[in-house]
Amino acid sequence: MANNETNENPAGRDFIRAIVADDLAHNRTGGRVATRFPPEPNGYLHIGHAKSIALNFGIAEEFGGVCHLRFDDTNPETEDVKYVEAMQRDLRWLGYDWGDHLYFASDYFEQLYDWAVQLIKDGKAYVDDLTDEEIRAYRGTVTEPGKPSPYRDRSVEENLDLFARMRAGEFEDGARVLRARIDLASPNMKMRDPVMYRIRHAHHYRRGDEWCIFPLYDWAHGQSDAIERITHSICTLEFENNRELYDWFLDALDIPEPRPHQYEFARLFLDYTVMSKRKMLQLVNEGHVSGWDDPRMSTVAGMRRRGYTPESIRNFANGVGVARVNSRVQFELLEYHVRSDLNHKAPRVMCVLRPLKVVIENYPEDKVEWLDAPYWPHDVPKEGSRPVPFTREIFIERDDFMENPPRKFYRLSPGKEVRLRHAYIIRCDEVVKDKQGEVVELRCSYDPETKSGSSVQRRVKGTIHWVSASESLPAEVRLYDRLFIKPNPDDVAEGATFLDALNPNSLEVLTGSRIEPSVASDPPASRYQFERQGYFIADAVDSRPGGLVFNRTVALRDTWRPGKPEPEPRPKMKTKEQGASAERTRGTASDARRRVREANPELIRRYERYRQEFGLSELDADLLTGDLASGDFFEAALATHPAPRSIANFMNNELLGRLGNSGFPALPFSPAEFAELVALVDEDVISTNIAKEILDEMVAKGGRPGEIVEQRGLRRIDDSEALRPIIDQVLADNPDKVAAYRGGKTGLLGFFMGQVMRATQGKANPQLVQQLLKERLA
RNA sequence: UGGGGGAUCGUCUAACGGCAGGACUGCGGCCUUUGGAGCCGUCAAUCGGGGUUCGAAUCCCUGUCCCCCAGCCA
Repeated sequence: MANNETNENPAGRDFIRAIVADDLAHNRTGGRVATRFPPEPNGYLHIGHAKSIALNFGIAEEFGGVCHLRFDDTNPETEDVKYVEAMQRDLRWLGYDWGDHLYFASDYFEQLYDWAVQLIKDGKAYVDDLTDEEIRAYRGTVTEPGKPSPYRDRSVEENLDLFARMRAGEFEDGARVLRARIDLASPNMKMRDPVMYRIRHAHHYRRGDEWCIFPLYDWAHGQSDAIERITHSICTLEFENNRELYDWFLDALDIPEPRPHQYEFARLFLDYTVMSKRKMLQLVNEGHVSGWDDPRMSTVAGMRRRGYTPESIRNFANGVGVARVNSRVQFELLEYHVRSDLNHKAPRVMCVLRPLKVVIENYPEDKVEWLDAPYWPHDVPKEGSRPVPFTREIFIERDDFMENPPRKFYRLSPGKEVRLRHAYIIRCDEVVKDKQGEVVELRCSYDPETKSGSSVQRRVKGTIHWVSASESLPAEVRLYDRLFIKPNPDDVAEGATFLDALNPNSLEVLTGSRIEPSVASDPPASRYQFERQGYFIADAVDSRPGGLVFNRTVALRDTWRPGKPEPEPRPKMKTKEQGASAERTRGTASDARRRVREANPELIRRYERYRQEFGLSELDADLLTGDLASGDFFEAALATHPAPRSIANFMNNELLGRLGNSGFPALPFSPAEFAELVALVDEDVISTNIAKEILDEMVAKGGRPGEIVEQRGLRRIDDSEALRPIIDQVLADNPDKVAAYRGGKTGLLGFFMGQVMRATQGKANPQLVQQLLKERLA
């Protein structure tokens, strides 16, 4: 289900799709869905982008909408057309199509400028002469409000004049900026008069020298969305604070609904990789990797060169899940998707990475036997085979021979037999060593009766791959491992950087490998499985006929672990035990209530009275006396239904959570009506669950509980005779569950309860139902 | 310390207030001319403490921890 591009119900996949489906159902977007993928062309696309791409393009496709590709190119100093081209190439390779919807924020500069002028005229933007340091200082800190710039109250005329001259190029870089006039004291730093335009006398890769003022992200992005009539502007969590500003600009420009709305999700982090373009650029520039397309890079270009397929990346991106929790995905999940896609795409061939010579002494000297070897294993439903030459001298993998093998070593060792894949069973008769005592050659004999596919049923436990010594081709093989040694490369000691976490062994180059000759004339970038080794791809840049070079895409899963019986204990690193340590005084809600109460004798009086006279718990009394409004509502309700503990209970546990920002006074019903609802529960007229349902309705549109009960027939069902047939029906419908319950799975009682309650629309007396259920199930 | 978010198996992610499920990983078995694949099985979680409710991962209170915001980057 997770890795499934052909979804069943998109709305159920994640919270963003649920929002889109809901917006469509309520016609909030005029029936349209338009998303966008908005990269800044200052680097290469990476696996993190892939998640966003899959989300935005996926939503568009699933809901019959469109997804725009928009280059967010508002910063001339870092952007380049080469990145624009690379990004489009990578996007297409991944299999995404934006049709005609290719856009550039830099195409909107005129409109953005006109809108800025409009804001100035409305008194909502001004030119500021402060330096960047001064602006920073004036902005305040997260705990202290900022203060207005001395230029904040310039006249509209002066602002207009200055802004026009900014555009005309009269001022130096950084001399002036245009800022939105919002609120220097806002608790949201993003709202403290954000900068909209800066002066940069820089060459823009698309607009040339036409502009010397450039809009900043917050000013450009939402407005670009509005211009393109984007319905759902999906970005990552770190832009949460920007949403208020996003909406402020749209409001200030009077852009009516349906208009774009921003939603945030958690960006992807992958173990053993870095995900920032800045850090990737550093890896490239400082030569830690060979380029943006180094197969160790988690760029799309790197993964392509590594041999990953577009499908595997898409499946992974769709499989990681979209939520609002910061998370870090394990590398194994990516590798799983790569292997599972390649399994049925990569033909099997044999390549010996680290050769060891084997002479088959009872095989004729000059004979070359061409064996027919299927490209696909029995469980991949594909046809095709190639001829593989068998000769007296062959190479096998050094790892496949051990002079003193441990138990369960199903390969070759002195006196032991092994099957050569697609060929014969051989026995190791003699081990030849050099002066240093290193094994340099094996003398073996083969059993001519055991040719692969023949009817002879002699079986040996192990099968190894091999190539002919004389007929095989030399090859260079590059083995890649993770680029970093730490799951989170940024998690390094004080003073260290992610570069200190670089894996010195992330690349191993094997120059003496030998591969079977069938691959000689395959097209560039062909993928294979080298049997028993892994998936490989002919390197698109360096491999050529006569000079074959292969990159290891991913190794095969290997469950054989010699001499390692104990799996590593799993790290248990939850901070279960949180010290009940320091009693810091923080601005918590309970403190706030206490402070308010202590400053108001009336509230103290109430608190005491609620405790003494009404017998309320400390908690209930506290909650009702943190302000005047709560107690007022409480006491007014008491006048109708003098049951303080019930009222307090329902107020604190049910009403509180349903209260909007404006509190009790804004409720569309009176304390008396609320009291009436509580009384209905106390008098056993309705069940508590029904009361909550009614409360939902009252909060939404007011109404008298008594009338709602009668109109909708919500009285509690206390009649056993009425309940019994319903219970019996539920039990009859679920014989397996009944058996399981009787077998000891008593947790199922909740299931039966739920079924019965649903069948009665929540009206049944739950205690009664439970009692009857237990009787029936006994 | 202000504001905005968040916390479910080792990891990622589900669950109208009603059986805590799935995937990856691990472990075990079956199968196998790849120690691959496949199949079967299995270990494994609701951050802590109170409360409401017949019933709480979910609602209320409270504590703890984590992330984001003080670029003229995006």
